[in-house]
Amino acid sequence: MIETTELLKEYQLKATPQRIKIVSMVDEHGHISIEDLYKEMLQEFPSVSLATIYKNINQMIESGLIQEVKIPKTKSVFELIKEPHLHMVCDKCGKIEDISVGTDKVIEEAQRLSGYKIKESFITLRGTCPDCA
Amino acid sequence: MIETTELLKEYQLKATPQRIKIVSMVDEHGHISIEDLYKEMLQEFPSVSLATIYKNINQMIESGLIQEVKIPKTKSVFELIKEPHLHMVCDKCGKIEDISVGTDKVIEEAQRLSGYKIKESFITLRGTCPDCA
DNA sequence: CTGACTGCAAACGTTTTGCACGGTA
DNA sequence: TACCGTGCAAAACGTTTGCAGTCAG
Repeated sequence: MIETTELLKEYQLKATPQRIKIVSMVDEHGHISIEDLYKEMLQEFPSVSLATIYKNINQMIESGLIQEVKIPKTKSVFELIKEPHLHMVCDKCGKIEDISVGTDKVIEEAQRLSGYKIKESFITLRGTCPDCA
Repeated sequence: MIETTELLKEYQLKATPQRIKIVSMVDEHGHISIEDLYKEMLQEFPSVSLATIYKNINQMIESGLIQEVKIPKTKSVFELIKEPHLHMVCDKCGKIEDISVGTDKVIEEAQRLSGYKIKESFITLRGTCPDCA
């Protein structure tokens, strides 16, 4: 709770109750869609507006606190920006997990083949999770 | 240059002039957005409708002829489905290139760490292309 | 010839905007 | 207190749908 408030301040965002709730929900869920954010938010703030959610999400993206994750064939979700990681998506239950895997070899190879100077990588893997297998 | 008419028939799609144009534009551009597709299409078919483009793109996706590529911070583009490959996006000029890089090591490692049975991978790398460097 | 495709217009869902009020620093 | 953020309503988008006329097979 105090942690979330600090986090918002670090990113120069006023710590309003709505923002605190948004950030802690993104943190707790790991990945969350606008729709789910709104639904869950309504329980605590029955008159919260979707406009407020969109405005805040966009501000948080601009400040570099969160980012949008675009996943093939599904709606976008948002996550806190942290260490680089990959996304694993379960094709049965739809759950999304982060994992850390070394990708240097692939990136070096891509750099060599393409001549690009690579700065960022976005990797999503789709398959079946252990629970659904 | 591909045999667009043949390709459409292979995927059980009637070869209308509009569809032929759509497929050849996707092929020529490699990656193209709905908006660009529509703009360029208007030159040859001044009364083409956006609805026609959407309907056809969706049908082509269902038939497995093309797929949507979602790229962070930009609008989606569409491409013909072919060999697995990665996408390189230039952060200066925005151009998108395909490259083939072995990703087995990363996928194996991800599989081992997560316990997922991985079926597909989507990789986008962002950096500066040789022309813009 | 017949079902599928096109273009138009309307409907829809999602995201953004403008404004008056209310709350944070 | 001075802003900035919120909620509401309306507007702006992007995409989908229904329908009547047209065309590919």
